[in-house]
Amino acid sequence: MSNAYNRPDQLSPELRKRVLETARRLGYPGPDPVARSLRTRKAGAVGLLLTENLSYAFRDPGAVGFLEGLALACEDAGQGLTLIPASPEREDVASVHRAGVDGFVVYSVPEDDPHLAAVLERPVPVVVCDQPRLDNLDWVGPDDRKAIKAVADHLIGLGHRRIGVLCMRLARGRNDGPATVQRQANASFHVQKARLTALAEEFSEAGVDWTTVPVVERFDHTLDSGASAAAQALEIDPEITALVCTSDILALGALREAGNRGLRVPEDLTITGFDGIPDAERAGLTTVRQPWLEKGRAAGRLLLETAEPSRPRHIQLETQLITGTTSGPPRSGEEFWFGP
Amino acid sequence: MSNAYNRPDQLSPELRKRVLETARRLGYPGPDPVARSLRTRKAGAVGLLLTENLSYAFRDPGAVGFLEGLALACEDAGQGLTLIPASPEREDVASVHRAGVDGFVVYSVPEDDPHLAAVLERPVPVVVCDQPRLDNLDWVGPDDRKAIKAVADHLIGLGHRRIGVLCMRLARGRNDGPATVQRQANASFHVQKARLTALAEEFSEAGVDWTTVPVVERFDHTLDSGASAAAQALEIDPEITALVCTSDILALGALREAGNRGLRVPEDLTITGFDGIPDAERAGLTTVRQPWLEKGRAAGRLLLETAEPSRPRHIQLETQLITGTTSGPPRSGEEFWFGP
DNA sequence: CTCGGGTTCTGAACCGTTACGGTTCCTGCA
DNA sequence: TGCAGGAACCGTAACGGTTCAGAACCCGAG
Repeated sequence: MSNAYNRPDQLSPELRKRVLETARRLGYPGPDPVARSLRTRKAGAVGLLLTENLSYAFRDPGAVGFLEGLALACEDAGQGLTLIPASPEREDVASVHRAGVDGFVVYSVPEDDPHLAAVLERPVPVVVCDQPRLDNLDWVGPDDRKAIKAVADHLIGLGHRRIGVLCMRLARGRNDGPATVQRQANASFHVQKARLTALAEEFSEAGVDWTTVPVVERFDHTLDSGASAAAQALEIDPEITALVCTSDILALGALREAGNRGLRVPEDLTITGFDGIPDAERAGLTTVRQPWLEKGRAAGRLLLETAEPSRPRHIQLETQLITGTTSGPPRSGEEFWFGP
Repeated sequence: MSNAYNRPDQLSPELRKRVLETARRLGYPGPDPVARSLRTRKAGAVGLLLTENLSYAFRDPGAVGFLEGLALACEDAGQGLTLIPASPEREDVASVHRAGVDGFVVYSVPEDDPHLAAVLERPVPVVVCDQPRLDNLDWVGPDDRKAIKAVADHLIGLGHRRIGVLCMRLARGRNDGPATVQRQANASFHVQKARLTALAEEFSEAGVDWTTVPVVERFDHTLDSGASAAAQALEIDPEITALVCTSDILALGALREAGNRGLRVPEDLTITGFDGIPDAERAGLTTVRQPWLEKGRAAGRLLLETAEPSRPRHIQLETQLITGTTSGPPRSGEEFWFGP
């Protein structure tokens, strides 16, 4: 029976035809995929666990690029891609347990998320992405520290010493406002944390007291959030000459807010982003481009290529500082304080 | 055993603790999801079959919105969402057979796609979306004919009688160029076909000989495609006063091309789109807005709500003509021919 | 002491497939 | 005619969980 469907070479065409014929007559719908999976121990699909908020994954252009890359890798291998329902409110870890998949890609999930713990309990390979490396797990990501340091060096080189920072959510709890140094240090979203600490290091080295730098956090990742965060940062310290944003979306929002306030960019205010999404490049934003599609593709390939579980593999992606038209030297009034 | 994990109330806490303890000691990773699925006849996931080209689904803002809505519906129901790998080149119908899912959402798949046939063979519920209604299948979609007729009426009302049309691929084979009336009639992508035939009807009624209307087809769905298609249409008939595009992406490309040629929109050339993607609204494009997210959500809900298989359900979505700044009366030279 | 009723626990059947080994049958060759 | 060898076919045992029937046990009432 099984052979008739799956191994036509194992039996005569005549018998095969007869089997299929009667099968159809009996209303047999073909081999059951689940039973097959049980027997062969292959589900034929990869699970994707992603950030708490599912909508984020589809609204953020970077995340969509990642998803596309991952989907392409799966398609190439003839594997399905299953989005695991992991809503943040009801901590429905069961969904992870129920998922019939051969492995997981975990994308930008906070370290303390119970779903992540549930994934790690499953006896299947796991690749983490845009997260801290975990013991014995394959990893894909950019060098966030190095990338944001390129931005910092660029700004420091231009002469900026008084800056503000706009960042995305740092922990699962909502906090729309300034983030204390304490909160920065305890951030559970690794990417944001890495970018902030690297910024702090670099500007501290350049003589800036990081505790005086306003770091404004936003829970939602939208243009509006960026705009209001920019307003808040400028309110806290109107002397700011540069706004460093940890994402392009926030930066584009900040750009809009600057426009509304009649601030010229970059003459009055320098604004930088991070991610390299199409809209940012179109707006001429100074930002860091990262290969989103490649990131997804790499994660998928890593998971699908059979690995020796002994040595976890790390794929570090190249990033590139794009110097746009939104960064320039600080306005002259400020420059005076640091100039000759 | 099963009870220990799934029905804590069915056995004493003491025994339960003991069972879990020894299970852990033996390295038992918890109930196997596939075996559970086999027994319970529930996979806990929904399959999504979409247009040949997977990248399209992630690059088209409308499709991403649809995907988001569908994913949200699945998440609400605690169901996974599995993207079926259906690459167009290798006709890998096996992927449909192998997918462990409780049902399928089929989105904008050409009628003659073998994957669609394979889905219909599976004994699970199916919802089709942005496709022709199929016998006994739930259906979700806008009223494409009515929606595009609103555009046509708008243009006819403004006085346009000499138009060009830009459309997406009509069939699986590549054809970058004018589409004959024959090809329009045989189109296997339902949405495109519906829009074209409705346009033809409406303009014919207004006295336009449809066979003289240049309809330019593009295989890829990008701004560049839109631009080059616009160029081609204007070359075929330079007297055109309006370009009707069956998608916003094409329209935005046409807008760019018009700019490059020094044509003022709408004074020299009217351009309309279809879909209502954010970029289009930002550009002030005259277009038809359709509720992408709701479409996905409706499809998901339809599939997940248990239906009586006797009566297929149809959900028709509302669309809305958005009159932007890219449509106006035809340029006066032309108007002369139809004016008083 | 026995019986009935309720709770806790055990064991076996079943879900539908694939892998594998065994059996039959046929062909070719000595 | 006998036999080896291979192709074609068939039967059966897992795979790992859920479910359900019934065994075992406990307790209080008659």
